[in-house]
Parts: sequence; C-alpha cells; structure tokens
Amino acid sequence: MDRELLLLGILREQEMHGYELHEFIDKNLASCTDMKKSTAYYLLKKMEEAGLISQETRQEGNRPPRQVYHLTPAGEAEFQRLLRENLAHYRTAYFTGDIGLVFLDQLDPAEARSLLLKRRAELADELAVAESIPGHPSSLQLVFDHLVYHLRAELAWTDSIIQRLNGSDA
Amino acid sequence: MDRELLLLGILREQEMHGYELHEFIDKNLASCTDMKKSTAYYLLKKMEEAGLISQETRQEGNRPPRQVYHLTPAGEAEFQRLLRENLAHYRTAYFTGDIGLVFLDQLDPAEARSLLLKRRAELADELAVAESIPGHPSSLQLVFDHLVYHLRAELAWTDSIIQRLNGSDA
DNA sequence: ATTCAAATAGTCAATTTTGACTATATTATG
DNA sequence: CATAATATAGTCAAAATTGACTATTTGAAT
Repeated sequence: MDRELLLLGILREQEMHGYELHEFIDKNLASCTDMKKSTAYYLLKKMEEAGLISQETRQEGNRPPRQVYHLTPAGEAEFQRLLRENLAHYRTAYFTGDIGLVFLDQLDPAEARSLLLKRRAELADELAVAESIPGHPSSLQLVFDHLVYHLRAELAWTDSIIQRLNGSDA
Repeated sequence: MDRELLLLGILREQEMHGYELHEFIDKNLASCTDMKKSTAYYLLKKMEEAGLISQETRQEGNRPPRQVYHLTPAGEAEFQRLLRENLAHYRTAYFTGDIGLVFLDQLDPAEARSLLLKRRAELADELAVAESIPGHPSSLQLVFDHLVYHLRAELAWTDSIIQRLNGSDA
C-alpha cells in the first residue's frame, strides 16, 4: 500500500503522467522504494479502475498523446487514510546484505575481508553521493537526512565487522 | 537471488524440509527478508528443477511423508558464487516508513506528532525484543548485532523528528 | 476418552512485479 | 543535412510473491 500512498501523494500536489512520476521517484525517493516503471503503470491503472485517480489524455505540440493523472475525491480520502496508517506504524527495513554475513565464517578471513572491503567502498560511494546532494527546501529533506544518517551508521558498522576480521587474521 | 542464497546456505549446513526452513528464517532472520512460506516452497521447487538441490521423501513415525532437501554439487557451487556476490556488494535497505514522512507537512503538527509517537512506541518495542535475545554463539550473532545497532539508530532519528514537531507546535 | 487448540506440511489461484521490448521525439555530432 | 544517441512514453508476457485454503498430528484440558 505504501507505493499507492506515494503515487497518490505526488499526484495530489501536482498532476503528472506515468513516465514523469516514475522518473521523480527514481531520482528522489530511491531510498524509500525501488518501484520499476512497469509497476508504476500497473498501480496507476489499478487505482484508476478503483476510482482513486482519473486520467485525461493530453496532447502537447506534436508529441504523442500522454495520459495525465489527477486525484479524485475518493483518491484524496484514500491518501489521507494511507498517510495516517503509514505514519502510525514502524515498518522494519530488510537487510539483504546480512544474508551473506550469516555465512561469513564459511570463507577464510582474508577473502571475507577483501570482499567486505569492496562492499565498504560501494557504501562509501553512496554516502558521498548522498552527502553531496544540496539542501532541499521541500519535504524531501527529511528523507535525504535519514538516508545520510543511515548510511553513516552502516559504514561504521561495516567497518566494525572488517575490524573483527583483521583480528582473526593476525 | 539473496533468498536462494539463504535457502542454499541453510540446507548446506543441515538438510531440512520446507516447513522447517521457513520456520527457521521467520524466527531468526526476519530482519534480512520477509519470505512467505509459499515463496520458500516455490524457490525450493525451482532450485530442485535447476539441479541445485535434490529432494528425498522421508517418512517418520506415522506422520505424513515429508520432502527433505539437500544440496547437490551444483548447488554447492552456486552457493559459493552467490555468497561472494552478496558479500562484495552493498545493497541499500528501503525505508517504506519514509514515504509517509514525505507528506508529513500535510497534517497539522499535533496530529503528526501523535501518529509518530505511536510509531516510536512500536519501534521501541521491537528494539526491546531484539535486545532481549540472548547472545547466540552461531554466525547469526552478527545479524542480531546489526539489528540492535540499526534499531537504536532508528529510534534516535525518530525522536529527532518528533522533537522538531514539538518545536513547530509551540 | 473426547474435544479444542496449536503445530506441522504443504498446495494453488490470484495478485504483484519485473525485464525486455516497441516506437516516436529531441538533441548532438560530424 | 544525415545519423547516432538519448529522452520520452509506454506495453506485455513471463516470473515472483502472496493470501487463503486443506489436511493431518500432537498436546492440553475437561
């Protein structure tokens, strides 16, 4: 339901067509969800059938016609409901990367260490990117702040694992 | 692929049947993945068809017969590959809870605050549960440590948002 | 000994999600 | 100007995921 909330919330502030919608989420909200383009279209069609949004074919210049979506009153009500539902509950994030850690002792410490150093480098890169995003005046700022806060914690934690491996290596 | 890695890795250490496998993941590795029972069965069947695991019907007492799975050499090779792949890369966790935060300013600060306090309570409960798990001697310890570390960070961050709302409320 | 609840072990249809593909428009490059 | 690359806007069949359901066994309570 969270993805519906996201689509409804964005459309509520500004009518958009499917491509633009996915583009926006992919650029700005990648830390919240990894919704693919085709999923966005699927959800839009589903919500349109449910009467939450209505589409309007719009022609601009000699571009091919695009479907522009906007909220219906029912969609507005659903947005309000989903927003409160989301805010009132804590949903844990899943750490797929921990699955590998479960079997870390199956590798010799030297190889484990070198693999995790590669992981650490990717993480550090992501953090650098996140930190370089200039302050956003919008409500997206919270999301960016959270991302940076989280990535810093992850980096420290990853370093602590690598540290342990250094020990068992000596 | 991470779920395959998880199933292969567990089966590698101890042969199991589908129900037991899902049970184990659900109890111990809920912070890594939220795989449903039917998904586990689907993946087991798929991996069996791919020759990564083989099943054996086993009868115990007068219970109905159960399918017990164990790794094939191809499965062992795939495990090794997936393990290195997983360890060498950083996969971000997704914060579905942040979707609500994007639209936080659509509510009046008092209501937003009360909703987030409910969320905070759930988070604090989860943290308490995670902290109460006694030290595990196995390789699962890393996962539990990570979970506690992460939940503490999340709690602090959630408190910081609530704090901001207190300010704008006064 | 009987009934009730919980644990065990799955199956299957329906839903959700995705990757691969199509097609046009705009911009850049030589 | 031709053409190559990229951005725009989607569609669709295949794959993954799930919720709801069935059915037996074990343990507990009466």
